[in-house]
Amino acid sequence: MKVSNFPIFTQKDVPSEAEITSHQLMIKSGMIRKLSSGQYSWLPIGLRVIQKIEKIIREELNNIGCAEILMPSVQPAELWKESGRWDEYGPELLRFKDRHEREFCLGPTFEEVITDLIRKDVSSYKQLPMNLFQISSKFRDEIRPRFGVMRAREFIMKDAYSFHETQDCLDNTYEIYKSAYQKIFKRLMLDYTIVDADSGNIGGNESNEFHVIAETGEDDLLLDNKCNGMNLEIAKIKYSEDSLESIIKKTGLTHKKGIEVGHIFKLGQKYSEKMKAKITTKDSKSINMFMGCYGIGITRIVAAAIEQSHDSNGIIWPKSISPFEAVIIEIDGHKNKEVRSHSNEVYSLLKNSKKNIIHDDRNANFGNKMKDWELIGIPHMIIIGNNEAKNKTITYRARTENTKFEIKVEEIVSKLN
RNA sequence: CGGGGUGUAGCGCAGCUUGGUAGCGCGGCUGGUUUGGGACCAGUAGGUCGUAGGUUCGAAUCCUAUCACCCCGACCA
Repeated sequence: MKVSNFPIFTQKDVPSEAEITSHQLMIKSGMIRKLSSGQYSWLPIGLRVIQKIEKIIREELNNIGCAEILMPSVQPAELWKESGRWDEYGPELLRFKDRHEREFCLGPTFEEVITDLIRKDVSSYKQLPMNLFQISSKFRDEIRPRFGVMRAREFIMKDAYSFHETQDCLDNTYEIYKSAYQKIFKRLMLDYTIVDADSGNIGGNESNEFHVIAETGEDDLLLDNKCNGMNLEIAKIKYSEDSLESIIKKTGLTHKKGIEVGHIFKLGQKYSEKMKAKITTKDSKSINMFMGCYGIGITRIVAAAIEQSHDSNGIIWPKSISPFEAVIIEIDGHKNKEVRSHSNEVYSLLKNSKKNIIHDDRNANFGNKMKDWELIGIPHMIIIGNNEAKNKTITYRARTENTKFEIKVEEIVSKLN
């Protein structure tokens, strides 16, 4: 990619409404723009980060035998009335009517739709277990959207669902997802912790949350010295205390703030009972399927990763989700033919080595370009000016270090690995 | 929904108390000199002051209503 064809939208000042670092940096670095409260457009740089995260999630879910599907966000009220959640879910469910006065909602989660899908096509234990996931926009009419994409009214979530003949099978699968999630968050290079959680609105009997520990997190966690623990709701019940302070006093657990980026649930038969999702077992009995569901907040991960990794110059992307692996910053390339052709050669070389590269071919000051790419947070910077063009070298600088050094062109590829 | 706050150029803000020609910085555009860490000079465009009503000879400024946005809380992934 060249900046001439891949617009970047960095800006110096940031709207005063952006309070937390990740929100400010996402606006400054040109990842997002606000449409209205809790709703954001994703610009090229931001969308690439989302796509990197999605790729990792897809790979790890495919690895555990989970197949991708896509379901409609507009969902008929009948399904939600069948599950009982049309009334239970409350005002957070964004509802509307079509021209025929039929009631619909925009899906905040997809248990109803997928249960309906599966009950129509699955009728035998031989078809189970079955694992399906989708990546799509979810809608929640939040009381108070805040912190940019951290708590948005429209956001991208991965939701997976599993279907089983027995509780045992669900239990096994739940553990498989749990370890797949650990692989995913490790590859995303997030500093996370797993806690016991309340299953809330989704329902079921066992659940775990995956949190990125961050000051700006909205959730209260209680952790032991091995970082195992639970969220506040569970702790209140478990220790029969009603305040954070009294629980800390009673248990000696450490209080941390967390950003919830993943949540897995054992739903059991909650939905299959209400929605009559039945299969026939080996001995010809008709039973309700056992279900699990597994979510990851993709757009929230973007913000959480920034909260966790930045400095005064901007974002520092983990290599695995950086929008580009490296940036070629050319100096004076629009005027100096040698510089332009040398940077084009380096660009082709890296492209042929399957590297994701952005080539900054703008007519702009060196300082401007450096500031932009430090703000955007690309891990590797390759500087090409008159000297490098003459010597057939490049000057390398890592995002996290202040020193630059000149290296031969042949050394670049290994430098980036 | 309760409490607090803000709406003036793309962004950051001043002007409002005490009504009388709508300003500053950054950014944009044109021309030129620059380009190895957010350059400089000259010129230029851009605002029905959130919206509607009222008071007044006259409203960004005073009054009323309304909308949007932000923060704290309740709630929630």
